[in-house]
Amino acid sequence: MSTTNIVNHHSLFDQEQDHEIPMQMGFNIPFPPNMTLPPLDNCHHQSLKGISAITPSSLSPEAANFAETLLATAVQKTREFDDHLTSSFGGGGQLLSLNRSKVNSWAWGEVTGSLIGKRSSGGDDQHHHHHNQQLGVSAIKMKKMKGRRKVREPRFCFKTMSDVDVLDDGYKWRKYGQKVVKNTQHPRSYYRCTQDNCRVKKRVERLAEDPRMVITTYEGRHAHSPSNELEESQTQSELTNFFW
DNA sequence: CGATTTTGACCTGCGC
DNA sequence: GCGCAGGTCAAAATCG
Repeated sequence: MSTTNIVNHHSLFDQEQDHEIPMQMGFNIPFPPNMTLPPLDNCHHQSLKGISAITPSSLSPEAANFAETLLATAVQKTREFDDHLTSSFGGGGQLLSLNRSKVNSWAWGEVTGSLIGKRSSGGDDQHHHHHNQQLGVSAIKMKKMKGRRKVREPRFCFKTMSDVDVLDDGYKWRKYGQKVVKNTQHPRSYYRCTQDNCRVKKRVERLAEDPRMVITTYEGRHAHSPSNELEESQTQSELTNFFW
């Protein structure tokens, strides 16, 4: 059975006083047919230390789209979960976002998932695909801090074998920077969601060890639906609508 | 002509 | 404090 690991650079912590609280957060994501996930694979790219990645084994656009959708969904679910947490613990307006922070001093949450064979319970036949597999994502561990609380926007990264750098995930992005990173031949590109008031960012780069692999990192959560649904291909549309 | 990309400057954190 | 590395800004260039 395949397993995959999505990495969730989740909300944080508190440097001084934090205690770890095991949390449960589960959700299932329809799994496209003809696509399998390879064994858990850790990403050792230096700039992504401590981050695991999901690695679709297929090179198909469907797989790439799925990967993006999966991650986006994970981000959303995680955020919802976090929001719930926040209100539950009476955080009030104590949350703030940090654009810059020392990555290493943060405690990353983790979301792990496993493939579970499961037949889609009929009914939903608007999809010509029959999602007979689902990716179950559950068991999140995170650290909660007491007192002043800082929360970093949820971040996810994954790598995909793809010829195109920017995978179409249904959202519109505007490039705002490009940087050559040390020890790599391929530059890293920075994108921001074009939607007003949406601060979601996305980083795309190629893995130095294997240029065929594209590493996509999302940061933040969209507070809106994909804006270009009308232009999406049918497959994407179906996938997207299913998720959102 | 508005939207997006390009690209060097600028900013900030971190290690020495 | 200094310099490096990564992230962002923004003016100019380019695109559609």
